[in-house]
Amino acid sequence: MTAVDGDPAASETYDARALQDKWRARWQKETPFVADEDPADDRPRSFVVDMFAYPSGDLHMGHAEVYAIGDVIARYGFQRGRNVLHPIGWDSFGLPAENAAIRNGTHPAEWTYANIETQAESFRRYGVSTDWSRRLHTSDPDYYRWNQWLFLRFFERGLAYRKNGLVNWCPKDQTVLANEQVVQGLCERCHTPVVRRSLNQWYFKITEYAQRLLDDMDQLADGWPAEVLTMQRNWIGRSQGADVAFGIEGRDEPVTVFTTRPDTLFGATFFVVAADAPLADELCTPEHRAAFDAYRAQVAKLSDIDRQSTEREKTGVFLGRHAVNPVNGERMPIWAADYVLADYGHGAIMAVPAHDQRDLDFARTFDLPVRTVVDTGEPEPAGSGTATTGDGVLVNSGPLDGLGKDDAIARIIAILGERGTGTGTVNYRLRDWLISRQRFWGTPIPIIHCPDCGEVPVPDDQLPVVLPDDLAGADLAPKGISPLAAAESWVNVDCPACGGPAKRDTDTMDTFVDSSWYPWRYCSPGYDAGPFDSAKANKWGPVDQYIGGKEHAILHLLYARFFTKVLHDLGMLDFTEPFTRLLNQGQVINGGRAMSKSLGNGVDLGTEIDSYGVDAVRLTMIFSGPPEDDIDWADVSPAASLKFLNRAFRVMVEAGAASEPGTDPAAGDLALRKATHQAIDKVTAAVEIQRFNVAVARIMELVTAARKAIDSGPGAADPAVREAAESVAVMLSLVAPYVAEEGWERLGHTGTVAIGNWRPADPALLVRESVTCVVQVANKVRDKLEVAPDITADELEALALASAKAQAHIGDRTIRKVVVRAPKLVNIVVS
RNA sequence: GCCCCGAUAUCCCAAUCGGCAGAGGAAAAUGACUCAAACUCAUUCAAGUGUGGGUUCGAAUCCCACUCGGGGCACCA
Repeated sequence: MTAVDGDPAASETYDARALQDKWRARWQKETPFVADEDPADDRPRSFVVDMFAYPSGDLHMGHAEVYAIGDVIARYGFQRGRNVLHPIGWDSFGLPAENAAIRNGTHPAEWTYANIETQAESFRRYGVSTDWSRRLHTSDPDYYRWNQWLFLRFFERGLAYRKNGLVNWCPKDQTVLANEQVVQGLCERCHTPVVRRSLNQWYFKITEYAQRLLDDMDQLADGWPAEVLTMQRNWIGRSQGADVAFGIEGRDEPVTVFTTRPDTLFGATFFVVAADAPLADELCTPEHRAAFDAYRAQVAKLSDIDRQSTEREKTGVFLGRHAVNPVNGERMPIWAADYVLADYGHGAIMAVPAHDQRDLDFARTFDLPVRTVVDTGEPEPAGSGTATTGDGVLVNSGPLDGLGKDDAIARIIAILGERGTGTGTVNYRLRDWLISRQRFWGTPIPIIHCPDCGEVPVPDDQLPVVLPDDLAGADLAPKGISPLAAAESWVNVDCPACGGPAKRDTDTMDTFVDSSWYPWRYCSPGYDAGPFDSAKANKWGPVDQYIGGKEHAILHLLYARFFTKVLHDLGMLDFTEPFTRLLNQGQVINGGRAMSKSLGNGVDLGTEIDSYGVDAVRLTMIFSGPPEDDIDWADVSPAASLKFLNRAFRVMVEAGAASEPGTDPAAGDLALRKATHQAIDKVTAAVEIQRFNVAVARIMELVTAARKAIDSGPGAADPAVREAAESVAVMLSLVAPYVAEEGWERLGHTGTVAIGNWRPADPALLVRESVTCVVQVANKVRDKLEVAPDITADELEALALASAKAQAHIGDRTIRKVVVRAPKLVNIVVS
């Protein structure tokens, strides 16, 4: 620049903290971001939800990233004049609060609500366009009451039920876990190896929805990351096959197994039952009892990680009994082994060692016969040790001989069907969702256990079942049963059915129940006739854009999808999928790893904000790259962001000082006007496809163009400079709301810049009078022509061939072909 | 072991349909301002797109194989 001498505005830098205080107070007073519930409001609606926060301490860099990204999307909606619902809430039940309470000798509510206030304060400072009137906390009785209400609706439909079985138990947290919460044999939360226990627990019957969860992914193909859909598909794990009933010697009832390869039935040479299934116990003959009991005890001691290791040698014991192959009457020894899972299929398998690697490994360990029934052209599995699992020609299989795999499967299913010993069927890897937790800080399960009446639901009008408030500190220490069991006055109640003495269920619900339906609560906060007002939920829902981390690819997102379908079936929601579009933001990493307290590589958000201001931190998050990418804090520079914001600010200040709002830009400098409209066009396109980093780059270009126009062009008073500066304020408001508001005010405007100010680019200013056309000869650029954008291919070809430079390179070679891509390129192909 | 994603300048990242590899930023260098430094401003700088093939008039972009990095799944019969 060459700072304009004597003009104080020219070198003015903004005071981030002062702007934050000033505009925050104003937004709080004027609440510009409240969604409009007026039925007459027919603007297009936009429902933008950021995954709600868990209140552990203050907001950190990870939060800063999600909310910066979510806010760009929400604010873009506001700018485009949509009726935006952008709410906030806290996922405030859960273990960390309880552990803190045990440590500090307090009630979990103290820690929870103190942290929520801290986060809410930071959140307000962060300048997110939030509708605060809809704020919710899942630990409020007003909220969890509806978890209980929904539980009872599930219970009535048989979708909530209690069963005894082997469950995942975390020895550290002293509670059971759902399948989804066990990651590679470790507790998802504390990474302790999970063990199995036999307990009577509550489940939600998500398996009943397995097929719909799979099918409805078609609706999500455009709006969800493919990766997440793949993970869910794998998790649900549909497999198609057949159930086949095997007679058991010395037992009246046959045992059914599931197989995906019924075509290999003639190759079954032995039979395996899951060692930990009751069936194994039952089938074991007295002579083999001792060996079996010893084996079963050994299996019970194994952790999940050990048990699931594929490196492990196969183990098992013979049970002394035989099964009978329904197609050829062959006797097959029955073994118990731990490579067969008790809770998948029927807990028993027919072993076909030639065509299943696990069975082959087992057969080789225990010297059991291997019979090839599908000739794939590969070496014999018995000798090679490698099972052949591909397609081939059936052999040694009676009526199936000569058929291919698919035909053989169809044929054998037909045969089994005629005999009544088998049928085609589908199995899923997905298990029912175990929701009981033996912990305090969650939603009490609204069931009363009566010695006479059994499981009796708490009547709706007695909800909520509120947590007792006299348990705190050491009372909550994990002891393997729920701390609630110790609250005698709370536990002992009259049975709602018979009036006799009864006891409350003392478990609480998995907190993923809380987060499975919260978006709908946002639509009608405070509603007291149900969890939400269906009319409102149907008006706003489904969520147009959901923003959150990939760590919930299966857990939360699968549960929320399941809940939405159940709510649909209950007639409470019109739609069947909760989130139309999903954006998984990356992580903020430092030193190669995700920032975390335990690793000590965290960068404190508050410190960064104190140093550079909210706008610069937000801009840093957005500008670092595409939103899905991780941000390595070593690669980014909030200082550089601040530098740019100051440049932008000065442009707005100088334009504001030099002209009045409402100046007609038509009289302004044409080159700058074109740059402005080009920028608007490009920024709009980039925001639409969620390339926010590119949008910022385009705003930077516009600021540079405006700077040049002021310094060495038509000057600050030119109407085009005002138009550019105003556009900067509007577009920048998505990312840096404080500077944008202040700039807008300095440009002479009253009222917020954030709402309804996005003007489309003027098409007349986007057209170019000429474009550069490259003329290639044999793929090398030899000339450039300035041509009209609407030039025809023929005209352009003629021009290119007439080019002296091109002709010089063509020389005496023959022109074989001329490729014309009007108006940008002509390639003259010569021999 | 299987599946998915990625690799562009010193670094972070751009590049409609396959059409001049570079928009933006960082770092660096030079200059202006300054007693000086910082700030600010201006200018400059660099890669032929991980490797090897293929398709094409033309490939960062499409296809195949490989290398490296990241992620997911992994006894589910």
